[in-house]
Amino acid sequence: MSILADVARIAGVSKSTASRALSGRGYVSEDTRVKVERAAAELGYVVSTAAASLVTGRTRNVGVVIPYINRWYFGEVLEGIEASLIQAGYDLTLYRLSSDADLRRRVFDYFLVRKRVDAVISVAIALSPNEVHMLQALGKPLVGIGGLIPGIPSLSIDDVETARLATEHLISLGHRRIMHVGGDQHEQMDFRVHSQRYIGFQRALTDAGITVEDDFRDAEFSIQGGHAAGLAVLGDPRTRPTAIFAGCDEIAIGIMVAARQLGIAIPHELSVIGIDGHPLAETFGLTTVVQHPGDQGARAVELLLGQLDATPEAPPSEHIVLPTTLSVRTSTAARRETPVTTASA
Amino acid sequence: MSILADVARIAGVSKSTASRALSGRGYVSEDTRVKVERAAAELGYVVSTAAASLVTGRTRNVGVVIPYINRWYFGEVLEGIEASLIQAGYDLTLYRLSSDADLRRRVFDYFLVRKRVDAVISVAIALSPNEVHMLQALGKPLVGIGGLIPGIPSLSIDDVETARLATEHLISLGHRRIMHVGGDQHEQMDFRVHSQRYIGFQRALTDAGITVEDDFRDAEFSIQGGHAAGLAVLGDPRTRPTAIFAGCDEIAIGIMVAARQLGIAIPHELSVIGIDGHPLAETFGLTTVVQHPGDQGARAVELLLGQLDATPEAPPSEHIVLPTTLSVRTSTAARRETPVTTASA
DNA sequence: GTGACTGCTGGAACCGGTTCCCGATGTGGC
DNA sequence: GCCACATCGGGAACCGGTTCCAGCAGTCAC
Repeated sequence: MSILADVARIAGVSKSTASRALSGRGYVSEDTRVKVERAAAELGYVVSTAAASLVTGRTRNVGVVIPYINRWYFGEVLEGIEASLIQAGYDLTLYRLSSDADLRRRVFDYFLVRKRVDAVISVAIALSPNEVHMLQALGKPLVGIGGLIPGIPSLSIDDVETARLATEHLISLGHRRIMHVGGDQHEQMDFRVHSQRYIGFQRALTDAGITVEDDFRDAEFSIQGGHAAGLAVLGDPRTRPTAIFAGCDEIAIGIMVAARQLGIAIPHELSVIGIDGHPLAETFGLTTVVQHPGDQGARAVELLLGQLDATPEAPPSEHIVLPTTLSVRTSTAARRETPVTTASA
Repeated sequence: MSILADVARIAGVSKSTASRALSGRGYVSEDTRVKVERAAAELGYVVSTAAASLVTGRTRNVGVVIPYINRWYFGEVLEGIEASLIQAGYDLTLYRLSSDADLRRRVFDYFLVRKRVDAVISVAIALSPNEVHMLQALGKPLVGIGGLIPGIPSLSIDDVETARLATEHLISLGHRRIMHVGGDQHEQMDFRVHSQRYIGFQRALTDAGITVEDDFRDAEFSIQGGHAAGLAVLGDPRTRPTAIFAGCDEIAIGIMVAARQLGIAIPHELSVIGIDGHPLAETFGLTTVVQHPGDQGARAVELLLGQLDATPEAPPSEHIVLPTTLSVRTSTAARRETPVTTASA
C-alpha cells in the first residue's frame, strides 16, 4: 500500500507535482508526467479516496434510494443507473428504503447525511415532506425517477396518459366491461403511480362515455399478486369483465395464468393489457405499453452529472416525461361475446 | 455543515474530548458526554466519513460484486446482504460485473482497489485467478456466495446434492426418460453452478442405473430461457422426455408455460422440477428444491463482520454448505405412459 | 537590458477527524 | 500523609491527498 509520497520519491519529484501529474490538473511537463506515472505503476499506487474527498469535498459516489430490488421495474432502473455511473467513474451506494419507519429514519439520519455521497437518486419512492427537506438540506443534487416530488427534478413516464392509452386500446376493440387491476391507491410505497394509472384508466372510460360498476381490484405488483387477483375477479362468469387493464405486466401475466387455470380463453373470452414491456410479455404474448426503465436510470444519471459538473446555481427543477409506446400482441382482441350485459352509458 | 471543532467549542471541550464523547471510545465523564451530544444535536453535526476513514483506515463500506441484478436469485441475495449491512451500520457499494472484459478490468482496477471498501462479497461470480489474486492482495475480508473459489471462504448450497435430490425425486416417481434443462457448462458467468447441477443430475441417473441419450439442453436462467428450451425440447412427442429437471425455477416455469402451449398436460404427461423456491413456484404449483438466497446474503455478511472485528490472523477459509429441502407440489407425478420407449438399463 | 508572461516545480497549509501521550484530579489503601 | 491507580481532559501529531502561493527559468516584445 504505497502512498503518494512514495511515488513522488521514486519519481524524484515533490508530492504536489506527483499529485498534479496523476490527476491531470495544473502544469506538468510531459517528461515528469511520464516519470510519475511510471513510478505509480511500479508501486501499484492507487489514490486514497478518503484523503482525496476529505480535501476536495467530493466523493465520486452516488446514493440510490430504492424501495425494491427484486421487482422487474426496479431492477432495470438499478441496472441502468449502475452502468451509467460506472461509465462516469462514480460509485453507487445502495439503500433499500422500506416502509418501516425506523429503518427509514435510520437510512436518512445515519447514512445519507454522512457526507458520503455527492448526489442522490430516489427511485419511485414517496418521500415525506420531512424527508424531502432533509435531502434538499444536504445541498446535493437530487433526482427522482418514476413520479414527481415537488421541487425536485424528476423523470418518469406520464402514468395518466399511459394508462389512458392502454385503456383506449381495449375500448377501441369494443370492450365495455373493463376492469383495472392495479396497485392500492393508499399504499405508502409506490408513490402516486397507482392512483395516476387509475385516473388515466377512468379518464379513458369517461371520455368514451362508459361507466363500469366494479372497475377496480387491487393487487400486489407481482405475478403472484396478479394471479391472486385474477382468480378472485374471474371466478364468476356472469360478472367477469371482458377486458382487464393491469397496472403492470407482472400483474397482467398473473391474470393470464389465472385465466388459463379457470379455462378462460385469451383473447377470445378475455383481453388483457399491461404496462411495462417486461421481457415475459413477449413469452406470454401480452399486449402492453412499453417503457424503458433502464433508460430512465441512465437519463437520471445524466441529469445528475450535469448538475454536479455545472455548479452554477441553476437548479433545473424540471420534470422530464418519457415516451411510452403501445405494443400489440395476442392477449387483446375484439370483444366476441358479452357474458351478461355491458354496462355502457 | 458544522465540524467537530464547532461542536467542541459549543460544548466547551477540546476536539479530542468531543471525538471521544461521540464515538464512545475512551474515558469521558457522563456530564461532558451529555454536553457534547447536546451541542452536536444542536448544530446538526454529522461526522465526515472521509476524515474518519482517512485516519482509521476503515470505511464502514462493503463492496458487493454481482453479475445480475434482475434475476430472482441475485435480487434476493442482494436484498439479504443489504438488510444485514444496514443493520450493522455498513454501507453497500454495488458493482455489477458483466462478462465484458473491459468493464471487468475497470471495476477491479479502478474501483475495488481504491481503498474504498472494508470488505468484498462476491456473488456467484467466476473470478479469474488473477482477479482472485487482486482481491486477496487487498488484504480485506472476502466472502463468496453461491460457489466456491479456492482459498476464499464461501457459502452456498451443495449444488451436486441438490440436483441429485431433485433428480431422485423424479426417478422415484418412475421416470426414466429424464432430461436436464439448465445452464451452459461453458458459460463464463455462472460459475460452476451449471456444471455442478449437471453432475448431480447424472450421478442420480447413474446410481439408478439409468442412461438417457439426449439428457441435456441448455437454457438461459430465466422464464424466457426455459420457455424457449421447452418449446424446442417438447416439440416432438416421440422423443419427448417424461420428466424434466430444470436448473432453476424460472427455467422450470418457462417449460411449464411451453408445455401448456403445446397442449402437454402437467403432471400427467410431463413432470417438471426446479431448484430455488421462487415465489412463483407456488403460483404454478411447481415442485422444487428450496434454497434461501436472502439468508445466504445475511450469513455472508455475518461471516464478513466476524472477520472484520476479529483482526487476528485467522483466515477462516471454510466453506459453509447450506441445506435445501424438497417441496413437492403438483408439477410432478408418477409416470403414466411412455410415448415411445424408455431407455433404461 | 528590462519587464511581462508562460511553463513548471516545490513548500506548506489544509481538509476533519482520531488517537497517543501527558498532566491533572480524585479516591482508596496502608 | 503518601503512593498507586483509575478517571478524565487537552495538545499535538497524524492519516494522504489537493491546492494555493511563491519562485525560478526561459521566451518574447519593446
